[in-house]
Amino acid sequence: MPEEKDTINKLAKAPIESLHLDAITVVTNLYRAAQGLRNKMEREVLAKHGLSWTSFSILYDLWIWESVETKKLAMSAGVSKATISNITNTLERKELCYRKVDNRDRRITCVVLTDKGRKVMEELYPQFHQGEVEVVSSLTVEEQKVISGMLRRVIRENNF
Amino acid sequence: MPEEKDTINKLAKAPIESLHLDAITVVTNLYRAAQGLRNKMEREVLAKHGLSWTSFSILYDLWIWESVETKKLAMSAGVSKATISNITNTLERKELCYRKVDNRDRRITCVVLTDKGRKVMEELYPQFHQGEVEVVSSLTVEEQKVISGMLRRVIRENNF
DNA sequence: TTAATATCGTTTCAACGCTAACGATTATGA
DNA sequence: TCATAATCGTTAGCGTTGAAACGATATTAA
Repeated sequence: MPEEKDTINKLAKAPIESLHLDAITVVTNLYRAAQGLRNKMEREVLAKHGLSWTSFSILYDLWIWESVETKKLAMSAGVSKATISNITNTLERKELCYRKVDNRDRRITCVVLTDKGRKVMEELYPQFHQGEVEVVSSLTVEEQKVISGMLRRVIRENNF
Repeated sequence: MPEEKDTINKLAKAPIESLHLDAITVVTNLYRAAQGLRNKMEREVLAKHGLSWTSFSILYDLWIWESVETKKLAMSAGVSKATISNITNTLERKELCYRKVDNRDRRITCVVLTDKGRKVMEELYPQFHQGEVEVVSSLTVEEQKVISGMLRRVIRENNF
């Protein structure tokens, strides 16, 4: 990313009172770290099963909760329900999950993990976790607690 | 996201020595914050011009550097060169930038901002910056410096 | 010089991801 | 009851995304 100083010059013509350079730096580094994290995981762990980050996060939810409504999957993954519908189709094609219509409210569709899906998770999760550890290994455990606390506040305050 | 305790139960059958719960929390919160950040910006600022986060980050680079090689755009945005090629097509269609083949090395293509593209940036950047400020407003400036420092170390250590 | 190699950007193809529109189902209220 | 509204998941249409294959250009080595 360019230097903040360059941005200041460009803003001569833009109607802005003042630049909050620290906010810019947080946002820039936050997104870059997350992007790198996702790319690393997809390349080093998930690619061998042709799974995207979002696909994996859905499988993870199903692994933990057994059966999850489409809408809750969307909220958990932070994507639209249309995306969940598409990804569920892909995962169904791979026989990693299946749909199940709710009997009480037939508008609701639940997604359920198959045995094959469970096996994939039991193979993949330890490797995924190893990647998580590696990514944050430059931070002490104490620092990890601090950064998690701050991120959690950002998430909460913005309803993310 | 589910509780860490649930994950521990699931891992009974998985060959893993120990769970680093703090690492899990960092990664989970990091990605969720970034995801929420992107969604918020695309919805509240970029949608009115039909721009994605990546499109905007490319326009930003062009705004600062006037002319940038395709490869450098890919590295800066953290996406593949194929993606840059596609997005450049879209931006060209909107007349926000144009391609320019390098004379010295005709394999290299530079992308250049148009006047129209510059006007869009001068309108959009202040609003984007306002969003940045809002997103991190729950952190003090001192905390912003701390979290940026930690994120920067993560980025550096992983070559993100 | 010429052949082999490397680098660059684009294309191809499949999947991801959004908004908006839609059909089906349920809830509400006159 | 029956019409209206609200909610759910899917579909349509378009742009984004990456791996791999490709063509064009430049570099290297013999």
